Amino acid sequence: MMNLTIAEENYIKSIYKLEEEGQEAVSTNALAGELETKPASVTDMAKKLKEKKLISYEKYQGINLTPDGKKAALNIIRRHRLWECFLVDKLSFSWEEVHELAEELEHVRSEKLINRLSEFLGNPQIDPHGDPIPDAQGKMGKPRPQTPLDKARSKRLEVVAVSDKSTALLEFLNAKGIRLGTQLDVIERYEFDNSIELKIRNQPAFTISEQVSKNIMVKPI
Amino acid sequence: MMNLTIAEENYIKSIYKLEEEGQEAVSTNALAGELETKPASVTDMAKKLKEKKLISYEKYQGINLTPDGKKAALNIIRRHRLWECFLVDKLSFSWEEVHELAEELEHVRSEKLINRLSEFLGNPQIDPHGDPIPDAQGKMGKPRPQTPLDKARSKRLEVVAVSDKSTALLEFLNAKGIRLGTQLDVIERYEFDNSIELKIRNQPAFTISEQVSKNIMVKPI
DNA sequence: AATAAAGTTTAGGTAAATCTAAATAAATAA
DNA sequence: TTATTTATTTAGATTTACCTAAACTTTATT
Ligand SMILES: [Mn+2]
Ligand SMILES: [Mn+2]
Ligand SMILES: [Mn+2]
Ligand SMILES: [Mn+2]
Repeated sequence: MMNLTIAEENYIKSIYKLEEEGQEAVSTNALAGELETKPASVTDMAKKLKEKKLISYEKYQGINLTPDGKKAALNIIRRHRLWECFLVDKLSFSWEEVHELAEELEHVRSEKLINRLSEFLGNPQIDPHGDPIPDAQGKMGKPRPQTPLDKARSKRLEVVAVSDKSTALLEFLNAKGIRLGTQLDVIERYEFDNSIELKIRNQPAFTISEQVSKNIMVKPI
Repeated sequence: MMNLTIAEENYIKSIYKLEEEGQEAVSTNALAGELETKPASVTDMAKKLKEKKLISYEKYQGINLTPDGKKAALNIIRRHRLWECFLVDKLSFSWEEVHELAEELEHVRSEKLINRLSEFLGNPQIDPHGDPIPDAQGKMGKPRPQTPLDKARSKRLEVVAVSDKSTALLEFLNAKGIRLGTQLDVIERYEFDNSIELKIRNQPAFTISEQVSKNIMVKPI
């Protein structure tokens, strides 16, 4: 597996993400959106990554990671998530601050560094957003049982992850007192706009929109 | 002070280093040597850095940092040295392994990150090679009194820094048991090749070449 | 001072990663 | 099933950071 440029790593990671989100084949437009770049640039890069055998790609047919590509992706994700853990656990950053920094740190490529970092952190299994961290061999623990809050059936729930890492969402959740491990009572679901009224112990109830609730991953308790 | 590219940061840092080493004006060739690039590339970059007012430069006259350039350099050096401390103090790397990694990590630009890192490390004043770490304002503690071993006159000396950070030298010093704080007795200086015979407590004496001794910085004890 | 050597710059290119605008293909709607 | 809209690709540029080879300055040596 040869060395990738920073741009190539970012593409690989985004392709992985979009495949995870369900896209059979990742479209040029979707990838351009994810990477905040232009479709024409994506086409250029697709040719290069195909050349390097990290993706399969045929004109107009979309993109998929090859096994090598997937391995590369998991490695980058491991680095990203371990740095996020470091920033939160050791440097007291809060969860909405770390994604951008990890976006840079993830590109420092050193097996030894990342394995030492993992050990230093106590080999964490999930990152500050509840996402699982692949191990040194690229194995990622099955995502624990989790449902988006807007689809969850039970009344008592625990927050296990957030699927959107934008500062905007995470700061909103901070303001509402929602973080990993928070226990929620569903008071009411409003059919009209799919908003949900929630209650956290010792706090007044509040209502969140569907846009928010579909990004909060929960498990029943 | 606008944002610099990684290449620009590396140039600025190397110019600073060569100025420190005594070059009145840093020559194109010297800089090319330091950066392992070609003189023609240095000329190109010199024009760009002059444009950005980080260096003063006139054709054929060599390069000097402006006050802004110096400030930028000290900031990069701060990041570099703090990361080296982190790698050695927290991740148990040894001093010959950290320079290259810090060469990458130093380019993650975030005031907050670096200040938190410094705090996490207990605001260290010197890095694993004995070099002083500039503070958040770019102030660097006066280098403690130190002389290259080849010029030192006392018989009993303590190692306070190494001026060459190559793996080759640092591994050699590891092999001889020389590290920061090591106390040395000068047994003999051989005029013929300027080699020096040394003794460390509880170890057999050994001889080092001038090439080595001029890179070991010491103070009398 | 004239010549040779060393150091530096310019000219002209390449490769990566972008972009805009135009062309083409695929999907959708009339 | 044509026509329209949307998605994608190509063509042609741009910027950054390099390079080699040739030209030009500066410096050292006869
Ligand atoms: Mn990234
Ligand atoms: Mn994360
Ligand atoms: Mn560097
Ligand atoms: Mn150092």
